[in-house]
Amino acid sequence: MPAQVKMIVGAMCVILLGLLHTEKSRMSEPLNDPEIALMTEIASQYYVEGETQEAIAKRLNISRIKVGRLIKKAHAVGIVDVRVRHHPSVSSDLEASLVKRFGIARALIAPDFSDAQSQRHAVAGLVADYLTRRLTDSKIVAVGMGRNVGAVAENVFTQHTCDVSFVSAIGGSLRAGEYMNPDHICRRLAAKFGGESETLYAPALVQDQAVREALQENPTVKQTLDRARRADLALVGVGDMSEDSNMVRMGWFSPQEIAEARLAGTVGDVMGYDFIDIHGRETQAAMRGRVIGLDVHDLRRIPDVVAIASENTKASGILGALRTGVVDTLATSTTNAMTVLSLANATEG
Amino acid sequence: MPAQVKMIVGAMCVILLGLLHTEKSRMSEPLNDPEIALMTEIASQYYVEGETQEAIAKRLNISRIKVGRLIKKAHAVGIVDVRVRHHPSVSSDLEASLVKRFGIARALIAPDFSDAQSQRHAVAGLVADYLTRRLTDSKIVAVGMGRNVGAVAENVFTQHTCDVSFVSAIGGSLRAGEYMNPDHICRRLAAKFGGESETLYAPALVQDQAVREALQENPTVKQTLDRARRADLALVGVGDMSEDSNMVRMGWFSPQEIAEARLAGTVGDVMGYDFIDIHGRETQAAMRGRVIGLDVHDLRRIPDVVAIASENTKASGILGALRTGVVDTLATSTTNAMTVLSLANATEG
DNA sequence: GTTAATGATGATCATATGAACAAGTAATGT
DNA sequence: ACATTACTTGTTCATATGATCATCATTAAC
Repeated sequence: MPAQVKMIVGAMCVILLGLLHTEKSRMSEPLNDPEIALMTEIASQYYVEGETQEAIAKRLNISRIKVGRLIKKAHAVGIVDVRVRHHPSVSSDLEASLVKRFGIARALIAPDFSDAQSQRHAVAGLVADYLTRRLTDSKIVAVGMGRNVGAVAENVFTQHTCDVSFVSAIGGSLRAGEYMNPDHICRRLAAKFGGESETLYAPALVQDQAVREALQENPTVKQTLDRARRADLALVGVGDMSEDSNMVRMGWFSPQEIAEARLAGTVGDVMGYDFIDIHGRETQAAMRGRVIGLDVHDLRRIPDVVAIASENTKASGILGALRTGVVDTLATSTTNAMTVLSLANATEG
Repeated sequence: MPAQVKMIVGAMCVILLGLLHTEKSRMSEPLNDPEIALMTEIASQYYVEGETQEAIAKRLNISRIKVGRLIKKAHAVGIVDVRVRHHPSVSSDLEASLVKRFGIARALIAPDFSDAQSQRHAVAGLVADYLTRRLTDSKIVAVGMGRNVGAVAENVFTQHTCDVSFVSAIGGSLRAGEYMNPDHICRRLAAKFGGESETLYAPALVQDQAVREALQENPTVKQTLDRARRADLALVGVGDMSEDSNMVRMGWFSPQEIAEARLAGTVGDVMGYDFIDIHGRETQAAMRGRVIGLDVHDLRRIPDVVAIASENTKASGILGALRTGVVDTLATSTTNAMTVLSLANATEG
């Protein structure tokens, strides 16, 4: 191993330690059984029976304020789940159009929201439900990065635990933080579904191709990547080329570079880095050969690639992603779905 | 057909019309798409984002009170679900004891509640979850009557619809009302799970054995009963012999008769009518041969009979039911489970 | 033992929310 | 056309609830 690469790998270790360090912040608390029972009883009376906190407090001989606090805690530990789902009988024809037009396996379409955050949760909720009924023991799920993928874990509501492996499909980035880094998403998913998670111990982006090759030969990295390649299902985000895109927030691109890429015909990215134009063709990009993670070629061999895109800036990116042929399941909003369909007609050929 | 039986069957028709009549009260409202979208958006912002109703109202330019009403309506139509579930790591050893002691397939144990209503919901919630992960397309579920079975439908939270047939396993009773009659329970279950429901067009209890035989030969009745006999899973309640038991409320027994039956060693009933003593043996009862529905013999051939009993007056009834050998899955409370285990030791032999 | 620190508890108050009522509006029957 | 009914919308007010702060207990550190 050349000395230069050695040094760089040394630097990587510091980054990895940084990543590992953030883990401990979300430890599971001890929580004794009687308190759980109390919270369950209170929550049940409050939410299911519709009792007032005061009445519950009186019955159980505790202060009203304590009842309120226990209800709050019940939320925090997951005893109480409030879920907003979408009335059936919505947007099923739109889903059928997308399936037919792009030859994908299925589409999950959430209703429109005026608020971006709500929109993300709505789309993520659909994906979470899809996972709930799709996952069974010993399946492997490859997990990408980004806000949209991260939101999926927050919207999982199932009691049925099964033994699924969630494997990071791309390395980490300090800028992404707990919410968007694939290893943290994996951990949250595993906590909800009951399986195990596997971190890809590598940075998402490295300096040059030499470092990438060195890392890919590393047994730890190689093993996780190979595991991810054998996944039954992959969760990937679709990125856009706006000035506040994920790429810019990650520090991987300056706003100027994004603008240049956009002018050169790039409309979006898949999994956080595979750049594509509106016809689904890969475009040249400064990150080429420097990313540690699954590429389009790997994704194509995964039986069910779920592409998630909630923001309405992403219509052209979604179209490009669909045309690459890697997407099996598309999860997005009603507006995006309609825009993509009309865009597709406009840019035919 | 003898003239006497004919007359009685004529009377039945009036009863059936009465049963049918109650159906229309719970019609599904029309609900236009934009309102659904609005409710979904509002509910999402309120519950998922934690926004205040006032803030949402301001953003969407509608009155605060309207936001409140739409949230309420979102609850009513099922866009918002609040579920209280039980923290994992509770009562699993108790379940194992029951399985081992009585040779049943599994037990579902809910934590204790001081309030009977909450207790029922907790137990029903476990059964609902069990159904959610057990039911698949083209399965048949035989459905009994009673509050405990009825509460199951209220606690189903799933988006995944599948094609299940819910078949009434016993006739109806006017006194039972919408909540407890098997056909209504079937309909509610089918609405939640997405399958179809089938009513047993007969009263639960008839005057004498002759009428019963006449009805059982009726093709409509026979077909439904045969369908129920082929069920993959059955939901049955376990009744107790207290003075305000289901039997009394149904008007099938006077409190005196119940007291006599109790003195004679009857500890409970299965499915609303098969009377048993604490050793699981059938006891003589005034209803013998007059009930239209599956009997213990039929239940024994159903692969998964789920017995549901939440009230803590039912411990001895549960023990009797377990000892009949028809139960495959027992759903009850922690206290009941413990009582049943100690009772079993006390009445061994 | 003393002291700081952390966490739990309860009182007070501002705010969020739902219920009851009133006014307006559309649909329906006469 | 008019009255009637059913239904929706907004106002007012009582109540339910969460935030803030002070107090108290418990633990940890010295």
